[in-house]
Amino acid sequence: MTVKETKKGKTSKAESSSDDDVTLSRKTKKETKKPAPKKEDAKVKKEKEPEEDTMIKWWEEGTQHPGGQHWLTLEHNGVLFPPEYVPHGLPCHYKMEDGKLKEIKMEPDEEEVCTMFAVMREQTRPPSDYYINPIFRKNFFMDWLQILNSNPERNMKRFGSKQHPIRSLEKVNFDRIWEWHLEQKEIKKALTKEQKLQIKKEKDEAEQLYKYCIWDGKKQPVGNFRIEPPGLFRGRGKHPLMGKLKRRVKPEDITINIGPGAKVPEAPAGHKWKEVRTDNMVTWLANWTENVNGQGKYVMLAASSMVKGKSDHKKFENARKLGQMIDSIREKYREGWKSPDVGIQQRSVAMYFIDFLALRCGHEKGEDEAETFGACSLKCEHINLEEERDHVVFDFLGKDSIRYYNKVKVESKVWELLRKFVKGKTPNSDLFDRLIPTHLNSYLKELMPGLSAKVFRTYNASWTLDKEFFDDPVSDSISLPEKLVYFNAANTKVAILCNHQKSVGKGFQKAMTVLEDRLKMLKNLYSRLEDVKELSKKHKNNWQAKVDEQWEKDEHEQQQAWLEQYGTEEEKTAYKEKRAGKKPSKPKTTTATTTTKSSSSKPKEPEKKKSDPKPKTKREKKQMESDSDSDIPLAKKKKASKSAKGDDSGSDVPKKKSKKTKLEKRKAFESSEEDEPMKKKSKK
DNA sequence: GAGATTGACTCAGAAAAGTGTTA
DNA sequence: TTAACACTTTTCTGAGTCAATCT
Repeated sequence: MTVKETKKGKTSKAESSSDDDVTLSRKTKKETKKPAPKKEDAKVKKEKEPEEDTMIKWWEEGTQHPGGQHWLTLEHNGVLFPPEYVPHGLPCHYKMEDGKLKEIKMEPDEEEVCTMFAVMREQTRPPSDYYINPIFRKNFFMDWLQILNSNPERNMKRFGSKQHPIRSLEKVNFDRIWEWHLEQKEIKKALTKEQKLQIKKEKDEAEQLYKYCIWDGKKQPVGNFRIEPPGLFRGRGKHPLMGKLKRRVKPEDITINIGPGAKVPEAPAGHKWKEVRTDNMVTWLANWTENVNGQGKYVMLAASSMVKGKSDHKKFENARKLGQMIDSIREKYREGWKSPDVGIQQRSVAMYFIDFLALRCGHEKGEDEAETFGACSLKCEHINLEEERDHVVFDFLGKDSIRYYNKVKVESKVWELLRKFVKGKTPNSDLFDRLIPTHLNSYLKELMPGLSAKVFRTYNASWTLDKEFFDDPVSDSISLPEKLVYFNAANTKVAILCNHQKSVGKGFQKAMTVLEDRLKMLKNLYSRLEDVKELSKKHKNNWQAKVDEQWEKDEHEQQQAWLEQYGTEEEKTAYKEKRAGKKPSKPKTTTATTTTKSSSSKPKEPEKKKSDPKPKTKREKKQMESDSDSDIPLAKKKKASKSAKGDDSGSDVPKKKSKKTKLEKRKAFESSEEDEPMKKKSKK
């Protein structure tokens, strides 16, 4: 089998993102969109401008520069810096030895870093549960503390001691800053449409200068021309450096790469670039070294640019070439299993994994990186041969600390070799102790020029998608949504092969609860309607009265049960009073919708009497109905945090409220979601 | 029935984390 | 063999959009 033939010629955006099936699906969605509405038109128009410039048929041109040079002329306007920090001037509070809360005013440098952390309070769920993550907290605090103690004289003046009074993160209360953050969000949210448009317009205008460059005389879109703003490093998985301060990048950190004779972009007033160079052997326009991992960051062209298109094109051509040779390559690694050389055996089994399971190559990782693995770096503990013969269970963390768990049937010889490789080794030993990625890639180059481990992934992802389309061709007669379903199904196969996963969103659990509740409620309603049906059959003459009576009885029983378990005294009284003068409600199917909306299968709360203080807004009303730390709207959270202010523990870590709130009642009713680890779901 | 509100969904861009080559 | 460098791959995040629902 070969990589899809249609890939010849213009590489579509979808294809150009390698084995990235996500991009592939996005492309389809775009293509299958209905005739664009007004706003879409504007969007299309907006995008058209650069597209015209990039619609050069570079794949038909032989514009390859000699000696691996990427360009001959290059002009650009440099990079866009994030705005300077604007201090809010709010203090934090610190629980002193005597238990009293001391207000700590901060200098802008201290406040900026403090605020980075303080505003993360709501991010207490996977995958962004940084705020409560001990590693994150420790790293943040170490870096913050360094700033707090960076100026002993300043501290002496302010606190009468060279050392800053803040010594422990657990004793710091960030409530004021958190409230300010919520207010800012509300203010932003409350902006009118016009104001929002104006802000966007101004932003676009400021960016215009940096969006394009002139590459060999052609206008090309630049990708990440914005310099990454300072923040706390959000390492994934168990990254040991998560929470560390990512410093503000200054012009003095940046190297500009520009064509000979081109106008060098001016550094911001009062600053200068680290270096200005002309290097056409690389494609980046600017670079700097990020302080947390010490890695280089590059400003490069956008994915839609000519140079990236060419690169993608080359990649898929490579995969296609592999498709033509795959049989002989597979034969070679199978022969390798029989080699007397353990090194060759290991290499051949690793190749089998890379090909058969689409595993990544797996380079060695440093101590300051999250422990993740790939084919070459697998440890003995990552495979389990205890299962039935020829079956292997893989269980390890791959790129981005995404778990790879797979029980597969492998070829007998592979199973035997694996048993041999693990024999006498500790669980933490390298499975392939005689193999390093460089050697593997060198060998692959011998088999086919341009072949490396990752080409297998591109090839197999393409092949899988191709096979899906080939085995079950899409019918012309099906509708557009059906075509989308068809495509997504094929795409899912690729996602599974490549172990592409996405953590569930914040609202997933809540949405599921709502759906489950709705289902429960509908089932309950259905069963009651069945009863009514029976009743009406039984009492043919006075069925209406009987049905009313039965319905009222059911409603009352359910209401009573709910009040008994969760209701307050006021609610019980209100219900009693209401019932005293109430007529039986009729069984109406619309009741279902109303109850559903309140996202509960439980009986409705007693209706508010006319004299009851009515919530003015929907938000207020909702707040009365439910009050969840995780899903409450911001305004409610603000109130929640205000109430938490009285907590003299000093710590700002969200805690369960002492008073039993409706949320807790509801949580008691539903299953708790906080303690349950968030499951990952397949991307599609 | 109109306007407001809400929440789900989509998408693009940001940025982290890989791979592979070279000195 | 290793580290640096350059580039790709992949996930996360926030803004915008739209439809359902509420007032």
